[in-house]
Amino acid sequence: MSSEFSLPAVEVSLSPVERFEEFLQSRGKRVTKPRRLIVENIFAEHEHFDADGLLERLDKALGRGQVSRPTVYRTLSELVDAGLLRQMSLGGRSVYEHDYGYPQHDHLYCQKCEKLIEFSSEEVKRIREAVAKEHNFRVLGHRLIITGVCQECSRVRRRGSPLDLI
Amino acid sequence: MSSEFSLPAVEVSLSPVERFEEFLQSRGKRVTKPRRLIVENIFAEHEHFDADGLLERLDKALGRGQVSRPTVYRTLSELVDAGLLRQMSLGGRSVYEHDYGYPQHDHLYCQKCEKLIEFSSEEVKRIREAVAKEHNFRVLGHRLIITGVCQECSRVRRRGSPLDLI
DNA sequence: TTTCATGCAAAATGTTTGCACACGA
DNA sequence: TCGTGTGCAAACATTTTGCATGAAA
Repeated sequence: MSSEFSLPAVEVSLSPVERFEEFLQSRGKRVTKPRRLIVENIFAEHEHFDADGLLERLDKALGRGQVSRPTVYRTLSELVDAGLLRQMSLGGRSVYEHDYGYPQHDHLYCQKCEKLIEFSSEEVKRIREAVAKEHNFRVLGHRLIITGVCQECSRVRRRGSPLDLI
Repeated sequence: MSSEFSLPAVEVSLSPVERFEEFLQSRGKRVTKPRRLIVENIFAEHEHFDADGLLERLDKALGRGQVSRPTVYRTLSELVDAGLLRQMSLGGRSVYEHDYGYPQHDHLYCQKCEKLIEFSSEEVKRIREAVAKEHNFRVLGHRLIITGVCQECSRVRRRGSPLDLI
């Protein structure tokens, strides 16, 4: 996996929880149990997830009803504001991934198994700048998703799964 | 506007309506009034739109209740299947654009005015292939959206508009 | 002890579906 | 005629909101 497109680590001095507490304090918001539980759970593992999956994991890890659905949504949006999570729209719903401690990257999206594979390419950044300059556009970010079928799914007999939104 | 990133035209022998009728027939589906009205309306103007906006335009152009909301959704999805429209997920809803008669391209998305600016770059295709090869991924398509603020909106005093989903 | 956060229930949004009737081939 | 398409209303999935209560600071 070490190649032109692999992902280097990023050094961070604070843990995600610490970073989030800093953010909350800087905004006069409170460090509460639900918020802590959510961040801890999210950053225990580096993977993509949605609100529903997160709630499920919380229920399983802590017992049902420890954190409510609205609080999950509210906290996710705070984590995006805080720069801890990146949000993208996939198949009609929001999907989140770690931003804090991980480098900018893009995705291969398998339409069969819905897996997201990360890659990073310097070229994308160059294109971004060139195009933006061309249009006098002030760039804030970008999202590149290459859709198709991953190696594993290519081997398997195709089951009729519907094409998801990109 | 003619530059490395401008969009050349694409030659097509059939009109969108004709192309859609061909598609419908090839699937044993019927050419109905609502379907014709929808395609005609959509291809009367080259711009990005969502289901709601389309319904509104239909209501205005034809009088209320000529085409129902479910039919709009059903027909949009057929047009995507037929390759006449491209669908993308933006700000939590589906946004459509012409695919038939227009070249593959990507977008600059202004977070302030929500405008989509098209551009095309050969480099993106090259990156696509290189990354896919690297991961033994079979590419079916891609979507690149560069977010930021467009020229016009950069000039204007910023009003506090929320960041939309990308 | 004063906010702010939470949970609940309900609402809002965008999209899909079941069904009886209408209509194209 | 036959089978597909349509509109309507209702269901759905996801996300957001109003409000009374609970808990940080």
